[in-house]
Order: sequence, then C-alpha cells, then structure tokens
Amino acid sequence: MYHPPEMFPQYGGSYPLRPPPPPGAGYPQSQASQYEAFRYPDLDAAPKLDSFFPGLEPPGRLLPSAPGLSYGSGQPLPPGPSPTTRLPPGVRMSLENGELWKRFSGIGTEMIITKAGRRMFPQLKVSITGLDPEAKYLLLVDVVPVGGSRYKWHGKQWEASGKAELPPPDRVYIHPDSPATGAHWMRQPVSFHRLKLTNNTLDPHGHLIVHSMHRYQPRVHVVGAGGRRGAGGGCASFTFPETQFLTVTAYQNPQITQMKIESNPFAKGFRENGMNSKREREARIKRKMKANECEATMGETESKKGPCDSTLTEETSLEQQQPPALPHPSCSFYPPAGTNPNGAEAYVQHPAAFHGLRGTPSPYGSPSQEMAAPPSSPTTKSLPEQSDFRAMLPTSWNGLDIIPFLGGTEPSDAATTANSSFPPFKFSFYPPPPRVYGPPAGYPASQPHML
DNA sequence: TCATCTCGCACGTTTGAACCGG
DNA sequence: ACCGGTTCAAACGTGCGAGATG
Repeated sequence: MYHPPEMFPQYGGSYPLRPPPPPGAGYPQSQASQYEAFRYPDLDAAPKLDSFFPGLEPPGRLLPSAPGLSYGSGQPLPPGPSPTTRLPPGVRMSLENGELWKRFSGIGTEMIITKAGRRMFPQLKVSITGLDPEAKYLLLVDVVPVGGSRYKWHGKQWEASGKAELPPPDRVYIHPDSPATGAHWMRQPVSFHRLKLTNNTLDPHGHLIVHSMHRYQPRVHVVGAGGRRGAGGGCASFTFPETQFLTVTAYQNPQITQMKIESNPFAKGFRENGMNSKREREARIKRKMKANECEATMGETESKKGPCDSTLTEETSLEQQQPPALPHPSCSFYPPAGTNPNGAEAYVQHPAAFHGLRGTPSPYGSPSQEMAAPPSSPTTKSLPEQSDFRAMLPTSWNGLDIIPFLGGTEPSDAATTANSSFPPFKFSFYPPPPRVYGPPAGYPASQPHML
C-alpha cells in the first residue's frame, strides 16, 4: 500500500484510523458491526441510508473465501437471508465476458495495482434485464475484501499468509452514464472499463483503493434514482464469483501474465511477434550495448557515421519519430481524459477520506495538498449537467458529499466549481447498512449471487 | 537475503482535434 | 454553416526490468 511515510511518521506502517481487526483469521461477521462502528464514527450516516440502500453492504466488510479458486483454502459462501431489494423482482444481471473471467479465475486472477491507478482486465461487463425502462438508475461498483488473509505466491499457487491489513478507505465507482433510464442500461451491455484500482490511500482520482496481495470481490449495484417508481426506488447488488481477484504490484503467476498478454489488446506489443516481445527486447538491449561500446571508442560525431550506424538505425529512427513527450500547449496541469459527452463521471467516497474537504480532517492526507485547484480544463463538463445529476439523486441522500468527477476533471476542480456555483453536493451513500443477502428463491445456482 | 514496490521504458491502442470535400 | 470521412499526434494502457525499500 502506498503510504508516504513523510506524511505519517507517527503511524509507522499502518493506519490508525480504525482499531485493529478482531483476532483470528478474518473478521467474523458477528463482530462486524462492532468493527464498522469505528469507521469514521463522527460521520456515520448509516441511519439516514437505511431506507435507501437496504441491500448494500459496506465495502469494508469482508466476504468469506469462496471455494474452487486457486487461492488456497477458503470457506464457502454462507446462504443469506432472502433479498429485500425494492427494485423490481425480475431484475437480473449477467456477466458478459464470463468465459474470459472463468479462464482467469481458473488459475487465479491477478490484478496489477499502481499508485496512479490501473484498469482491471478482464473488465467488468454486465447485461441487465428487468429494469423499469422509464425509471432512472445508477450503476455502481465496489470491491470487498474476501477472507481475512493476506496472500503469498508460493511458486505454484497462492496461499494465505498472515492476517489481512485493515480495509482501505471505502470507495464506489459510479458508471459514467449514471443516472440513466432502465432502457439505457438494458439497451446494451454495460462496461466498467474505466474503473481503476490503486494502492494509493491518498489517491485523488476516485479510483478504488485496495491493498496489494489481498483478495477482492467486485460487486455491481443497481440503485434506483427516481422515476415512475419514485425517488430512490431501491437497489440490488450482484456479485459474480468468477470475478474475484488478487491484487499485486507485479504479476506472480506467469500463466496470468501470458493470458493477459494474449487477451488484452493493450498488451499486444508483448506478444511473441510484437516489437516488445522478449526476443525483440533482448535484441534491442544488445543493439544498445553495442552502440554504447561504439560511442565509448569514438567521438560523438564519429559514432553517427561510423561502422556501428547500422546497428542503431532502428533505434534512432524510432526516437526521431517519437520525440520526448512534451505537454500539449492546450494541456492543463490535469490533462483532460477521454470523456463521455453525455454522462457524468463521478465517484463517491466517505468525506473523511477527502482530507477535511468539507468535513472532519482525516489522517489520510492534508487538505492543502488535496484541494489545490488545478486550472480548469477546456473539456470540463458544463455545470448544468452536474446540476441535472444532482437533481436525479434522492433527497434522502443527505449527510455525505459526492464529489462530481466530470469528464476527466479532477475531483478537486469539480468540488471547487460546485462550491462556487452550487450548494454542496450531498450524496448520502456511505456507509450503507451492513446486510448480506443470499440469492432469491428459485434463483439458479449458476447465476451470480444476489447480495 | 528476500519479498515487495516504484519508476521509467517502449510499444500498441484509443481518442479527439484539425483538415478536407460535398 | 453544417456534416461526414480521413489523418495524425497526443494521451493512455500495457508488461517488463532495474533499482529501491523494508
């Protein structure tokens, strides 16, 4: 976990925000509520949310280990009580790229996490049916720790190795199209490809924060945001056991590396015939070493026309084609990312994790550092859209801040904008009441679990 | 010494601005 | 002025490997 020691010298290597987890393997569910009480006790908004998120479980809560995956020992998911979701009972969700996920989970999916945030591959891609076409919904994703262990790669498989670290700050990724009508969500598969994972607890980009060498289960939540069935028309949560993954900062299982290279188009360059394949990389290194030898034995100008030129041809021509990357003149300090012109991109997290943005100061960082407002980006989404987004949210979502993260605009920027033109953007989402729901009656065993 | 993490690199893909013609 | 298609450069997403860290 990235944790700048200069900012937390008094804390050593762990976070004092919450008390140590209960002793023993994992965090027993029986003690969960007691444990949850220590999450931001000054800002506990659970009572306000009870009516709105009856089915959402706090991200910080642990799921027991699931069987059948290559992550060492575990225990089966316990059957839960019947779901009490208030969404239409026929709401179903299926994993679009389930086959790919199963291929990965068969050998133990690993997800790279970085300070800057790394996308998931495979990505979460789901299809939804049974929504009210005219009602508005938000689609959210979070990840929950599985089991209570830290894991270690033992050459052939993952094995539990010690107790899990304290859960990182809870965050939820909101699909950029949210809120949208049921018809919109059902029209085509919904992809969460923009979702990123990070191990940086100070992350200002709204990525989901996780610990390295831990196991997580993504969850997809459908939250009613108004419409024919009324504001805050309930919620439903879905998990797909095959999407469990282990977080790493570098791949441990070479099989996973190979599968990612084969399946991920962004890693095409590392395929056998690619210019970045092992063979090509080694050849490049040899050429470079040879070139250095040449430079060492002759003057700089000499080397350019000397006998070693032929070995440099490819490298020099490539470098000429790709000069050192300089910021584009129109590029602000925070370069605008690809945007969805029709939707708001937002993230939600507990206010305390925003370092005293509008609430209690948090040990996770200093307000000044987090709130330095960058120059506004020319592609910043217009304010009326933010306003529309807020209008969609139920009035009962009070007490917590939602930081609008629009079209690649940094959250601090958006927050500043919101402060200047709009009343604080409240989003009473965290923490939802701690409940676990099992599959509805008659739900096929092969279907994803409905929490 | 070892396991883990961070960073820079090179490559391929994606994205959006600029340009052009109808 | 508008629209649709094309081109191109920058931004972004990858895994790798060296070096740092605890």
